[in-house]
Amino acid sequence: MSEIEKNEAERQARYNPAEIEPKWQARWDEDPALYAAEGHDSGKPKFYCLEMLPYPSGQLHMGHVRNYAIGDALARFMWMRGYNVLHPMGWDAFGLPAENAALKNNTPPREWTLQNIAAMKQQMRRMGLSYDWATEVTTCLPDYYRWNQWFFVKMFEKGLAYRKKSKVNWCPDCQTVLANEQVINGRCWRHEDTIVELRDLTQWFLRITKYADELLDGLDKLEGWPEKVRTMQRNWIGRSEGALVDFAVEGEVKGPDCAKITVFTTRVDTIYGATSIQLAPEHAVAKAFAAEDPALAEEIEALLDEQKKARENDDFGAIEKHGVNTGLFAVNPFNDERVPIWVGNYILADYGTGAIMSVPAHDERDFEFALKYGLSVRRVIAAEQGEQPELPFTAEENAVLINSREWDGLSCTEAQQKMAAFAKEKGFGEPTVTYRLKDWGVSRQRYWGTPIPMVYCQNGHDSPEPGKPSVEPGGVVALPESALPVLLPANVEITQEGGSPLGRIPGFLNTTCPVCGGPARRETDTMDTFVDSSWYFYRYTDAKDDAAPFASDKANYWFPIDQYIGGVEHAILHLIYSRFWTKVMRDLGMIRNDEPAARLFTQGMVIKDGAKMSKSKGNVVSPDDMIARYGADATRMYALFAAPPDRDLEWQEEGVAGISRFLGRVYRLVTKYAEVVRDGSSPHLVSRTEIDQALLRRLHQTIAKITQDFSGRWHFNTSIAAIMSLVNEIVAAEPEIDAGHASPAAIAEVVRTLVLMLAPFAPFFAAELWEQIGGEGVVFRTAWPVADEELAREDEIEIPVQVNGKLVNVIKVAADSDEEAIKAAALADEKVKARIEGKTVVKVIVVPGKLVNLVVK
RNA sequence: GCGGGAGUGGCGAAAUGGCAGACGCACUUGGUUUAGGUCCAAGCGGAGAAAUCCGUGGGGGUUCGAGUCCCUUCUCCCGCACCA
Repeated sequence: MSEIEKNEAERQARYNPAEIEPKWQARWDEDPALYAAEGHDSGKPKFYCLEMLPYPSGQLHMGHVRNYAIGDALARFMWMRGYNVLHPMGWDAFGLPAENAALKNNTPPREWTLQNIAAMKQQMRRMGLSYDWATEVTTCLPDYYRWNQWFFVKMFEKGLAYRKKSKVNWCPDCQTVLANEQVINGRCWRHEDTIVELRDLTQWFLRITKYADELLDGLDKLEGWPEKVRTMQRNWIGRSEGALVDFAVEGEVKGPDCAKITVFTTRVDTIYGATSIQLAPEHAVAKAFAAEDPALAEEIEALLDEQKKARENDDFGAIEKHGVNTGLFAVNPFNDERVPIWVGNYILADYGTGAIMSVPAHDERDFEFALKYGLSVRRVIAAEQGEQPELPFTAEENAVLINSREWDGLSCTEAQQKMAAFAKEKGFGEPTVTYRLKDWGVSRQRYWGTPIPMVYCQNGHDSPEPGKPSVEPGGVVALPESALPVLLPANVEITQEGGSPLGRIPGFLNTTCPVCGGPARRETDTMDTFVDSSWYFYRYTDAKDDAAPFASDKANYWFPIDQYIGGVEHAILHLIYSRFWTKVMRDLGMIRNDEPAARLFTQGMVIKDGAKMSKSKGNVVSPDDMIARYGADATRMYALFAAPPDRDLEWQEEGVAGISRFLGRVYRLVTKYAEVVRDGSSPHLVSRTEIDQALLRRLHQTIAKITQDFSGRWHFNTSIAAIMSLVNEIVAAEPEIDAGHASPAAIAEVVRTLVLMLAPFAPFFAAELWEQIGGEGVVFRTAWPVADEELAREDEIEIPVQVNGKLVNVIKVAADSDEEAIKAAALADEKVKARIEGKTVVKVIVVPGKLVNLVVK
């Protein structure tokens, strides 16, 4: 062979992802049916594999790469296992960044967003992800958001969407309202440094609280969800059973809301020990008192400031308790006792009723407060037996009431029920359940979102349907389906002015009432973008439907999602809203499932130098760079290899290089034997050589290992390690193989199966090699190999021998040796003999196939 | 404070109660090439010349046998938090 020929041969034998990957990408792009799901009648079991749809920022980051590498490996594996797989992708395309970009670059949000989508889609193709682009969903397009409007009207009709004036969270940077879920420690979820203000606005709300109990109880059944997510949702819903009790305010009544103070308590059994009332600084009664007493007003204002500051600094848990005595009294309805009314900086207006009864003897916080201000402490609960514990005594179990007149002797739990019922009977209270979960405020004073499909009829008119109330002038009228979609106007100037941008467009704002035809104004707020992502995965099942959000039979076939994969940062917002939406759709008769996803997987973060990648830390690794340097296959495979998918992953570029080297070795190996594989027409071996057996044994052990990893723990790091070990073994056997000691059929089976096993992890690579070895059809539609136990079995195994639990030697025995044979072999071993010499063997433990332990004295 | 997770080589990590450190990275030595982010071989927890001993955050326990189970304690990460 000439030098030139040799170099050419070497060049061809070398793995070159820059050549292979674009070639296959182009071929796949030409075949849109490649990753298409089949219908209900495919006769195959279905598998809905879903990764969370991204916001189209324009750039994939490593977190995306990891998320999609996991989902893609699973989808491809399930295809190879013969499932009918739905593996879609879409774009969470409405939202604030598009408006910010519009301000900055003077690009219309729509244009900016669609450009970003195109760029990211190209990146996804470049990564070789197996999405069915025919079912692509883009939430900012009318064919999607019209169904948001449709749902909104349905919810309005069901009383699940309603308007109310309320204090809402206002982010001065976003210039819009935030849902409670978007406020983190008093700050905007998008602007960590921006303190959220409270404003009084009339807003649209979705009645998620109607489903609070079902959302809570359903968590117990979501066994395929991480405990962490379930716990977070439980905390978020924050169900708390207790009672409301009215304390009459003594003396002159100063306002409509001031005749009584309603407290919420979970311990109504301790009410005889209440020695003060504590109000939140923003409580209506506190405000009324303050209105008549400037000095008091000032003190209350100071308390409120302390509270606000503490919440802003994420320090409310450690706030130093302060209070001010209003000098007024309220009356405990159980014993007619007068108790002083205080205002406390540690009482929150937005939980319960914003007022509590303070029972110092049986609540640590009240105890601390009472001690500080010299309020009296009265014990009303005693331990059932034994010594009386020191105050504050907060136990509910094995405790009984004392100093509580006719309630004395009752257990706490019993008293709680009976006393709440009594309060209700007497009309001064009732049992109640409080939730931390609030109704979902969905109005946004933004442009780039779904227009809320409501109008306000200027004139008012009678009800179109008998029995329903007439519409007052300015009243709300829902648009009929025929009037949908309400299109988001194009060419809207984005400014930093407050208020809804749509309100500044007369052509949008002014319309006619669909009922009376009179003049009307449109709602100019748009919907929270979490509406879009609450049901998008149903749309994938019927993405082109223009008569309904989706056809029920299609959704019922595919749902629930078999595996949902995404970041834990969506544990509350997206995952609670979409559970809510699912329940609403079920109650609308559209679907049968109660929950959207049977299994949820939350992958760990991708970190660099020990910290989450972020621009500010300057530790961002760009997927494009990695792909340019090492190829998409190596990049993806590293993301799966470096750590189990549920753990955080430290990105080390050297590791990607290592995977690239590994793929290079496999490439050389497979191409070297490609001809043997192509010619290896007979898969059945007549007789196996020793080397055949060794290779096939390791091969089938590897198949078993990977198959198990896919169905169980998803520890792809060990799957890939197993493939590496297999490859190492083949490389080590190369001299023997090349010396003719292996049969072509065995080589063919090993090489062919190796390529198949790499298909879920490195699809371009596998497709290329599959072609080179003459594989038929598409590699990731080829049946996944089945491990042959017989072939995988070892005939000789190594057994560690311990003496008193310490390793002494490793002996080789036939794999099918029985206990006696292993024991004899162990006792016959020279090293073992030396160790037990002069001692008595008290006990011999033989675990066949595992070890021998000799207990000696 | 409550809930969840994690502590194992220089690093990422592996180990149904059964040989701790598979696999990879980095590193060391040698070799082939030498245009090399190439390839190959050997080594790589600590102590020791070796036999051997020690070693999975600390302390106890269960067991023939514990990284793994139980108790206790410390540290780190994540979520929730005077929620009445």
